[in-house]
Amino acid sequence: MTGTRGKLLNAAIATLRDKGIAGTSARVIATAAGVNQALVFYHFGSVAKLISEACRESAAEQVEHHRQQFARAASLDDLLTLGRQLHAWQRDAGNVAVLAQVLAGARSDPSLAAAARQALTLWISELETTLDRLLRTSPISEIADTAGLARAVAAAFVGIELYEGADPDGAESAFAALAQLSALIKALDGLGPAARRALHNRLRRTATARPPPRPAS
Amino acid sequence: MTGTRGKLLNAAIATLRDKGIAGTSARVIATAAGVNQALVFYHFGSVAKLISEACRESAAEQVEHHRQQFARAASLDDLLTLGRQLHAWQRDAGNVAVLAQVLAGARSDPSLAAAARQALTLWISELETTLDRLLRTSPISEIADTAGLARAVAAAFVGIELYEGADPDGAESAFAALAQLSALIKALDGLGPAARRALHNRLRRTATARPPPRPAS
DNA sequence: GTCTATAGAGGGATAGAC
DNA sequence: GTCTATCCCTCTATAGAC
Repeated sequence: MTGTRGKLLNAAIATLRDKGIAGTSARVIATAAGVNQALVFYHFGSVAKLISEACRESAAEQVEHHRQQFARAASLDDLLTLGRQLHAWQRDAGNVAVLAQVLAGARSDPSLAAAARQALTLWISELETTLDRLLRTSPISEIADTAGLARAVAAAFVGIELYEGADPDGAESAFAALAQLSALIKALDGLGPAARRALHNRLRRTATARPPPRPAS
Repeated sequence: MTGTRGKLLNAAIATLRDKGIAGTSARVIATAAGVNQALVFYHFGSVAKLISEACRESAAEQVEHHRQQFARAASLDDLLTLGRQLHAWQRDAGNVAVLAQVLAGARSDPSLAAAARQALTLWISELETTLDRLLRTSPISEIADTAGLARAVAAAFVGIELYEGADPDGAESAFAALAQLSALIKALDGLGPAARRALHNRLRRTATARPPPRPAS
């Protein structure tokens, strides 16, 4: 944390978050870390390797840091509230914004793609575990594929963090709308037995497998 | 379309989509367009201006191209199917992946932020119009803020397109999960009057305004 | 409008002194 | 481990011939 290696990792995170993948270079990172530029290559071999390691390590650290909060979530509503807290927290500690930048850089560097995949997997598996637990008692569990759902939620979160960089107000209103929507889930869970049975029946009737869609002309 | 200007705009889109913002430069774009590098500056003044214009123009063109499909959507289920078609279509024509890259570049260049905001606004307003129309008859309309919801959906789509670049299979499963979830919406709309009334009552009870969340420690 | 040539800055990466 | 110095490349942007 305090060594040169740690300083570079921290500076890489801060630089990616603040200047984006396009503004991140060995010189910029080293300046932010207050160390010599050549040390990037001594400690990590290349800029891409430094970024990859910073991305993975930061994700591991933050997922670990929030694990208890994931475990404490007792409803989808709680999970969405946790999402909003995470969003506010990310403004400063921002691993997800970093993830978005590394994901963007993945197009020009396959090694970044691997790092982003690994970092995202940490968030996704935490989400999947939580969703599995929370959806057991919900009518949604009849149709939900939690593995895919966890990926969709994680990707959506990344998208919103990216959106935040260009339009903070818009991102805020997006989150607010999702929070409202969580009331629907809450209402579903609080449904009486009769209405629940009716919903169950409708779900059985409509939730049939559909063939994969074809591209528009 | 066929002139040098048009070739550069097309090449800028293709380069952003294939190599990302980090791999996009005047030289790379000009090579892809088959024209001289200096022409980037003659026609657009700077690389950022070329990217901005390409991003805006491509969004306008594609939103226009899909407008009829948005208008034809008769249910949220249709809208989600349209989303999957759009996703498949984007693999080749990819304005949304470009949007993600410009959004990523926004951190290092404010002019890119403005371009991304404008391009996103086109998608968002189309989505908002459609959501407004579709949600009128759904129980969801009681709690939904379509303006925020449209932004959330657009940002989520951007996130998934970005995710697609690093893990195509994961992105596919995310979409599949959302498609399953649309069955829930379908079921909600098909609910009988009694169950619908029960849901309505639960919604009125749970959908109270909550104070904004505070960051986690 | 398009080309060549080039200035000038910044980038990745390495050699070698300390 | 850290520093200076440097090589060589790519980048943006411009000047000037055609």
